[in-house]
This record gives sequence, structure tokens and C-alpha cells, in this order.
Amino acid sequence: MSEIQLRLLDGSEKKYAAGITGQEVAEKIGSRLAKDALAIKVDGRLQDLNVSLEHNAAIEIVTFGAPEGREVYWHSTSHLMAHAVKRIFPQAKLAIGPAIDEGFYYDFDFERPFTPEDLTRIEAKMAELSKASVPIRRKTISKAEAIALFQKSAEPYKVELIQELPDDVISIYEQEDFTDLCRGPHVASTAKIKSFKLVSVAGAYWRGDEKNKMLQRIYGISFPTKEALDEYLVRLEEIKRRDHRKLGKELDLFSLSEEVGGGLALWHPRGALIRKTIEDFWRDEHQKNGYDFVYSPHVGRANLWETSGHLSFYRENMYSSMDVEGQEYYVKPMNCPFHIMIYKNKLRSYRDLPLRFAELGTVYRFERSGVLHGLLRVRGFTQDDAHIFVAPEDMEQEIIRVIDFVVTMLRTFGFQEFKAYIATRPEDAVGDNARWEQATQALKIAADKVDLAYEMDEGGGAFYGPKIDIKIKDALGRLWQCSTVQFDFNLPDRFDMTYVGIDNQAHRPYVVHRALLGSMERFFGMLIEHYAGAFPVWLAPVQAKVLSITDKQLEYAKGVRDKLRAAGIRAELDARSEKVGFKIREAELEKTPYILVVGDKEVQQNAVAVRVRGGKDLGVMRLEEFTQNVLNAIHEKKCTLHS
RNA sequence: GCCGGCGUAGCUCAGUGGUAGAGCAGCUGAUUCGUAAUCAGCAGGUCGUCAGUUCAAUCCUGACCGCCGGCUCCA
Repeated sequence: MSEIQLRLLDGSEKKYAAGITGQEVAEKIGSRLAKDALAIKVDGRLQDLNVSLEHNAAIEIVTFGAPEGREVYWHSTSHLMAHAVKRIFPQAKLAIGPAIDEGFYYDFDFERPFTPEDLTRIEAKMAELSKASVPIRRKTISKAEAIALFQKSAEPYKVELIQELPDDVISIYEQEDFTDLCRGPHVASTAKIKSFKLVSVAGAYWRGDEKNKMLQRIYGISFPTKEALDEYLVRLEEIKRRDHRKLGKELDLFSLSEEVGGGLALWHPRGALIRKTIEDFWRDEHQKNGYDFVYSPHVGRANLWETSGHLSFYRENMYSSMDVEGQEYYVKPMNCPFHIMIYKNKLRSYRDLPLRFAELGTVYRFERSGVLHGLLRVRGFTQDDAHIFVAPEDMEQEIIRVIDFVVTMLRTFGFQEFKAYIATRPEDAVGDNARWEQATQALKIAADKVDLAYEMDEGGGAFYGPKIDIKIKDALGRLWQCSTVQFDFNLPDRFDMTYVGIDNQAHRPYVVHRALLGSMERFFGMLIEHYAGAFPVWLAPVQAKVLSITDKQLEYAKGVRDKLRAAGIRAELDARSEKVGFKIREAELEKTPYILVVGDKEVQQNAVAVRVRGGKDLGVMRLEEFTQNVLNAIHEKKCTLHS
């Protein structure tokens, strides 16, 4: 019997008899690992745990703790679910069922939509199958055999998928009467799938194409322990609790009205105050960073949008035209043409460049009704837009500068983690390939220079140029797209933009479109969720709330409020004849950073009793001391005095 | 736009084929109180809109509008 040598993850090497399986290796290494093992990596390749090892290799036992482990686990759960569905509804046709970021789904073609009751039945059947410890086995067959197999079992979607596979050897997985086309790997037995929940049903087009038939997609999630599942469900509750639409209502920040129209936000005083604070900060930073402010109108003549190319490439997202004295006008979906017209208003020299025109520009885009979502996806929104006109040779340097600005800006608002995506040429695009290539390259170099990790998004660029989008990770680890920096080799040509170079010849500038926050609406929505409505003191609409204990302290309390206001702190007074406990409760629910209780004791000492949002009592503090501390916290953009 | 669910007071939600209720919020009054809910009273609704069925519709049916979860698309 021959021996093989396996190198483990910790660097140690062990000798085993050839033919040993992954599961057996896991058992030899440790009982606990054997219990948790889901799959095995052999020389970096993920495989089933029951594969027999025949050669020397580096191996790694994969558990749920690793991303690959979760993928295998969820993928196997999706098979378990499909198995259960086929048991209950044999007529349901199988489409696809992959693992996703969190959990899995499986698409079925079924004569009617699945109901919540169906999900309960399916869950029960899954539990039954899991308890029965059904072995899951991999098999390889030829393409022809596979097609015959799935034709026989009347699975047209599977047949379609197999027909498109390039390989002649197809792997399938069997668990009792359920067989699925699958690359794998999978866990060895349904017994591994312990705690699961079917979360929702939704329509989804076959292969994501709206021209295709709509299938029924069942989403679910699973964990090796009940505790982990419960933890996940708690996290879902937390996400619900932080929902900006819920908090926006509770904190009276904004509303959306049926009367006004879908996707058109109304900013209430408190929301507007936060927005103003953000905008003030934004303007100051832009001024420091060499930007010039401009303003432009909300509508423009059709010929402007024809020149810009919007009418040929962006029309489906534009509101229909309006007639003004026989001329066609369009509401602006973007600010660029206006900024370009400002550029073109006079002859520009290389000495003027780079020119950076910034505007909080309100645009309107026709978004299909089904996609609107609170403030995160609306039809009218204000972009924190800027267009940078730059000589080709300064392009790279300018991009680096912009990306640096983005990162600094986002960090100020409490976002620390980002993910960047460089998007390349889409099919429906203008401009020649060479320029696209050059621009994409410049974005990559810039991202590298500021140490921004990025992924490629092939074909995801705008019609006018490649872009780098920065997604922000919020408090719950979810990614949101806000910042975008977009190259444009197209508009300068279309508008015949020029500048006079050092050689006294006309040259063409490049244009960079960029938004740091994205839009005020989306960014605000994200901020609400990130902070769960408890804004850092510099952004909080009410920074300090003064609570009088009885009417006796009323005059003093008014004085405290007025002094705070004079110092530049947004202070309010709650002078109602309610018990202090009640006032505190309300101030806490409003998520006011500082609650100042004033009774006789404080009046005597010219002081305030400071309670920080969340319940922490800082005790009695002289008013001047408190004022100075808060001003420092505001200046440093801290959450509260002690965080 | 497509699939599914939902639409009752400002908010959160009960409810019935015989034209509606609760809690909170609001208003009025009482209470003057030390760190998350003081008490009492009052007021508040074309039951999303429009048709249809019915002696009678908030309830049943249909269309439309809006919202929610997805798909597709995006700042």
C-alpha cells in the first residue's frame, strides 16, 4: 500500500495511506474538526469531503467559519430545499439554486406562486430529510447522458444549462430521489444541515432577463447551530430597527408623499438642518480643495441634450419633454452640460486648468416604479456634483487627488471601510476603444497610488466613459454605492471643448465627473442607518436639550438654553409640566446627544446635570465647562463627549 | 415595468355583509415632581380611488393608484 504526504494548513506534514478521504483526515486531526468539516481544499481546490486522496498535496479542512465553507453549506441547503420542494410539488421545474452573500435561493417554475404556508411545509420536509441523514453523492456522466437524464425527469431548464456547458464530463449530485446538475462541492449528508429558515418568496426572471419567463425564487439561510441562526435573526431585526424609512418617520426627518409623487422626498426641518450641516461642511472642504462653485438651471433646451448625447443614450431615464414657446425643453438628469457651457463661455488657457466646477445640483431621473426605495433610490435628488476640466497630461494626478478627497470626506462621516469597483466599457457606448483602455488604466493607477483596493466591473461603465465607484460599508457591514468618479472622453468632443496650450495651439481637455457623497438623499438615508438615528453631535439637529424639573427653574433653564445658543450650540428647552423621567424618555427617543437636567441644585451652582445619550450620567458640570466641551466635540466631529 | 404581499385616525395596529374601535401622539384641565411613560376629559376616520354584485359594501369582485419584499436597472 502506497503512502502519501499531506501538508496541513499549520505547516505540519503527515503521512497517510493513499486513498484516505478528507473526512478520515479530519477525524485523524481532531474529533471536533471532523464534526465541523464541510469540504476539503486540496492544493487550493475545493472538493467534497469524501473524495479520496491519492497524491501528495497541501490540504485544508473547510468549516463554516470560512467563506468557502459557508458557500458549500448554503449551496447544499439549497439542494435540500429543492429536494423537499420536489417531494411536495413534483411538477415544479428546477432552474438554478446558488449560495449568495447571505444564504441561498432556488428558482422554480411552478404553476402558482408559493405561499407562506408552502414555505412552512417545505421547511418541515427539509427537517425530515435532514433527520433521515440522506447521503449526498457526486457522480460524473457524459454530456449526452446528462441531457438524456434531465429530459427524462422533465427538467427543461437543466437541459438548457447542460447544452451550454463546454465540458463533455458533467457532474451531478444525488440524494435519494433528488438529482441535480451541479459543479459542487457539497456536504456529505443532509444530516449536516441543521438550522435553516426559508426567508421569502419573490418573482425572478429566468437568467435575470426580463424578456424571459418569471420564476418563483425561494430565499433561505442556514447555520450549523440553532444559536447562529438565532443570532442572524436578531441581526435582521437590528437592520429593521435601523431602517431609514422607519427612523425618518420616528425622528421626523423626511417624508415621501403620495400626493407629491413617488421618489420625490420632502425634507422636514430636522432632516433639512442635518442636510444644511452636511452641505456647509461640503462647501468649506471644496473651497479648501480648489473647487469653484457654480449654479445651473433645472431645465435645458433639447438641442443641449442632443449635443451631450443624453437624448440618444439616456432618454429612457429622462422625464418627457415640455414645450416652451414651441421649443422642446427637458428637466436635467445630469449637471454636466451646464458646467460645460460655463467652461465654454470663454477662451480657456492651460494656465486655468485644472478647472473644478462644483454644484449641489438637483437632477430628476425617471426610475421605474418598482425600484424606488425610501431615500436610497428616488426620482429627484441632489448630487454633490463636480466637473473637473483637466489637461490630458494632468489626468492621473487629478484622479489621485479626487480619490483622496473622497476617502477623507467619507471618513469624516464615520465610514471607515470602502470597496472600490472600476467599471469598464459597456456594449452601448460612445468613443473608441483605445481611449477607454487608456482611461481605465489611469483609474487603476490612481487607485493603486492611494492604496484603494478595487475589483473590476467589466462592462459596467457609463455610456461616456469608465468609472470608479466606491461603496461604503455601513455599521452592519452592508455595502452601499455613493461615491463615483467617472472619466469622460466623450463630452469634450461633442461640445468641441478646447483650451490654448503652452504651444499656443488649441487642445482638448478631459472631463472628470465626480460625486463624493453621491446624492444628498442617498447619503442621508445611509447616515441614518449607519448611526441608527443617533447622529454625532456635529450633525444632530438638536445637540442639547434642557429639562427643567419644576416651573421654579424655568427662568434659569431659559438662560441656559439661550447661552448655549449664543455659543453656537443647537439647544432646546422642554419646559412642560411633566415629570423629569418623562422628559428624559422623550429626549432619549429623539436621540438627543446631551440631556441637561436643571433643578434647584444646578440653579445654585450655575451648573447643569449632564446626561449623555444612552443613559450615561456625567454628573453636575459648570455651564461654561459643558459649553466648551461640547464645542470641542462638535469641532472634532465626535459622536458625543465620551466616544 | 414584471412576480407576490399589503392599504382602517398623525403613528402602530384590532375588527365586521347591516356605514368603525384600542394604545400612543394631539388639544384642554389638574399635577410641580431629580434621570426612560402622572391623572382626567375632549377631539380625531368618504375604512387608498373608481366601478360592479347586493335591499345594504370598509368587508365580496374587477380596474386603477400607492406602499412593502424581490427581479431588472441605478447616485
